[in-house]
Amino acid sequence: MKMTKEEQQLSPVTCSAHHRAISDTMDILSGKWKIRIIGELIFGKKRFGELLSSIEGIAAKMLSKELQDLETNQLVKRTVRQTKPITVEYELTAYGRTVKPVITAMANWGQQHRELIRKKQ
Amino acid sequence: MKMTKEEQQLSPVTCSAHHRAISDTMDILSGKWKIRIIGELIFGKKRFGELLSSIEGIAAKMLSKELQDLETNQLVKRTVRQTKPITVEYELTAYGRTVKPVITAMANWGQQHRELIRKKQ
DNA sequence: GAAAGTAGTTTCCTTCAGGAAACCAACCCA
DNA sequence: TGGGTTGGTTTCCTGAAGGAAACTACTTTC
Repeated sequence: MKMTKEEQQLSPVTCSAHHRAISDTMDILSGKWKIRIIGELIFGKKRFGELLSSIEGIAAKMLSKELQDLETNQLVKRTVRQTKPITVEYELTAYGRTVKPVITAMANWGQQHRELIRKKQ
Repeated sequence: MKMTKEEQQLSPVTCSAHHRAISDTMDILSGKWKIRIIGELIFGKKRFGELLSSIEGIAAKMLSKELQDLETNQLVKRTVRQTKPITVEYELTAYGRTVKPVITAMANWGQQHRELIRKKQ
C-alpha cells in the first residue's frame, strides 16, 4: 500500500500519540490568559504588578493562578527579590521559550485569516 | 535604541495586532473537539457517523455543533449525498488545510514536552 | 499612627461549555 | 407495519472557568 508523505507522517500507529501530544499542549496552554502571559514575558522579566497592568482585563486572582500553573509546568520562573517593598519577578524559562513556535504558528494563521476575511467583505 | 531581532519582530506597534491574531485563532479552534475533528478530516472525507465513531467520546450534539462552527468559518465543507439513506460528507476546505501548521506545531511541542517529563522522572 | 505600595488570597457569584439520553424525520427493506 | 440506518435536534443538567470586590500581610514613608 502506497502512502502519501502526509499519511506516513500521521500513520495509525503514531496517531494516538499525536492526539496525546496535542492534548498535552492544549492542557498546558488552556485557559483564557496563559498565552497572553507568555506573550508578555517573551520581552523579558516582569513583576506581578507590571503583568497586572499590561494584560488588559485580567484580575489579580487569575493572574496569580495562571502564573502558578505555568510555574508548575516549568514554563515560568518566579523570583522573590528582597527590595524595599518585596517585589516578585516572573520570567520565561529556557523551556518556556520553546513554546514560541506554537504561538507564532497561531499568530501567523490568525493574521492570514483576518486578511482573508477582510478581502472577502 | 537598539533592539534584538525578537523585539523588532514584536514591536509595540504590531503588538496588539499580534494579540488579536492569536485570539482569532484560539476562538476558531476553541472547544474540546475542533482540533480532533480537523485531525480526523486531514485524512480525507468522512461521513457524520464515521466521525462519530472515530472520535472517541464525542456526542452527536457536540459533533454537530462543532462541525457547524467549522463550516461557518470555512474550514470544513458539508456535502449532502443523495444516497438511499441520505449521507452527509464532511471534508476540509483548502483553507481548512492551512490550519495544519498550527496543529503540527502543537503536536511537536506536546511530544517534546512528554519526552522531557519522562526523562525527568 | 495612617497611608501607600508591594503581591497576593478569599469569598461569592454567574455563565457557559459540555455530557446523557431521549426524541425526530426521512427512507429502505422484508 | 415495523425495524434498521442515516443524520441530526431537543431537553435537562452539572461542573468548571472566570469575574468583582473585599481582605491580608509586610514595609516604608509621611
